[in-house]
Amino acid sequence: MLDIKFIRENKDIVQSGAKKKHIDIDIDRLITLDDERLKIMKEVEELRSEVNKVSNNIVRDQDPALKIQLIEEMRLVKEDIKGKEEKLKEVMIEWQKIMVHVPNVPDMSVPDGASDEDNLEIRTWGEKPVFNFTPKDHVKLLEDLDMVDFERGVKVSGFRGYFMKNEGAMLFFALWQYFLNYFISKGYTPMIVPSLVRKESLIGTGMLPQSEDDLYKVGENEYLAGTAEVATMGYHMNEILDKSDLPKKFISFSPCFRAEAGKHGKDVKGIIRVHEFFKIEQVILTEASHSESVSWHEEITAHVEYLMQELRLPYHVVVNCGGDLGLGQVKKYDIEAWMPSQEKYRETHSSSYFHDFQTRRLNIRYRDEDGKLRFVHSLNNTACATSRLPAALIENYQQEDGSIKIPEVLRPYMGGMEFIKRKDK
RNA sequence: GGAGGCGUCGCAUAGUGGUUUAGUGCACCUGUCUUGAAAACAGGAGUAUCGCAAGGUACCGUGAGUUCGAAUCUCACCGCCUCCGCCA
Repeated sequence: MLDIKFIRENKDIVQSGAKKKHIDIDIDRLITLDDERLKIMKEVEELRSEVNKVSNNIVRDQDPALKIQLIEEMRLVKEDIKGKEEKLKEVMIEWQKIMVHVPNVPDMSVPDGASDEDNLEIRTWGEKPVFNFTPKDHVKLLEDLDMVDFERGVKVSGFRGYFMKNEGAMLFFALWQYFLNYFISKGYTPMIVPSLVRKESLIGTGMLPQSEDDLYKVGENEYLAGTAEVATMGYHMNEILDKSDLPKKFISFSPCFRAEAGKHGKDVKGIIRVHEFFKIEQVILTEASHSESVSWHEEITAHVEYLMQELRLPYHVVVNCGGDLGLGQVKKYDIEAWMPSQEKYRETHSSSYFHDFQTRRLNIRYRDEDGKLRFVHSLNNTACATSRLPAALIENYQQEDGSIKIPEVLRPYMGGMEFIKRKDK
């Protein structure tokens, strides 16, 4: 949510920002509605003021005839108020509807473009592996080494269902533990957060109303969140934080659910695109300053790059174009790991900042040095998405004999194991 | 699943239709006094929104409603507590 005052004062910036994001929104219509809102509100408040005054007089005045007359007069004023309130309600419905769709303004440095194809590569790291044999894809690797069971996954869970098993399951646990330990050592607060969340946090993070189709709805007001960001951001909803407690750095674990509606043809095999996976997510709340946001954005991105480097996983970083930004995002980097079987980079991490777009909706504030209440700034980045990260990992680490080498840094979490090998039956 | 109770300004409490613009205590801030502090005394202090301002309006868990007037009455929802049942 943007501040309506900001929108009024920066109409052109907001309108052209929306255009850059390829979002169709009529700011002029919004401002016309807002004029109407202010006008009716003023009228209603003046009438109410009169009613309040006269009501006090009714008590004090002892003359019964006058009392009856005043009550009758107020009855009429009340009718007037009611009519105006009806009208205000109508205006507010449309006003709200447009307001929740007004996108945050993208940063100057965000490139133009319509989709992920227009994202710009800003750096690459690592040597892409060269195989002197035909590399398998992660599906074949997992199946051959009995690390996954897709057939029973579908039997039990439905389309895109899967069981991780044996070293497949162990690899997930190892990654979680390794990533978690790193972030804890950097002062992050580890949390296990709900996946089952109410509407407020989803609206607050900007997932609703536009992405309803991507979510599983499980009750009147409850949904399954697609990321731990939702509950983590909801954690401080409607709170006033101490400035001395900022920045808040969370490293949150949760199961994640994605309906993936309309994507039936994409990535049908394997664990790249699934309905249910697990994610460790970085969430930062910091004071309301653009430069703070920018420097934290670089930092949460750097953490992940460091870990990818420790895992010796080739990757590149792209800056997302306007059309590939979410409603609330000011700027986003995707970190994409090299997938040998597809001979391209695939997104494993997504790092973005929002300024106060989310916290205005969630009402998360702090008191600055002048005693003024301000909305904090929020950022988030994936730390470790299992299943995408292990999929990239095993493809890059596969050996000619069909085994998978385990990255050195993960071995302590895999009982010292060096290779995942086919079991003799 | 059933029955009952509760939700008031940071905390604790008062308030069951009209001098309540919500009282009091603790905590907080500013003075006075003091070498300094404590104590005492005096004063102040919430949030949102409209307005250049004076000031207005709204906010007693949330949302609707009754009324000239609602913290107070009605309905729905959310949350907490107690007991019973169920499960472990």
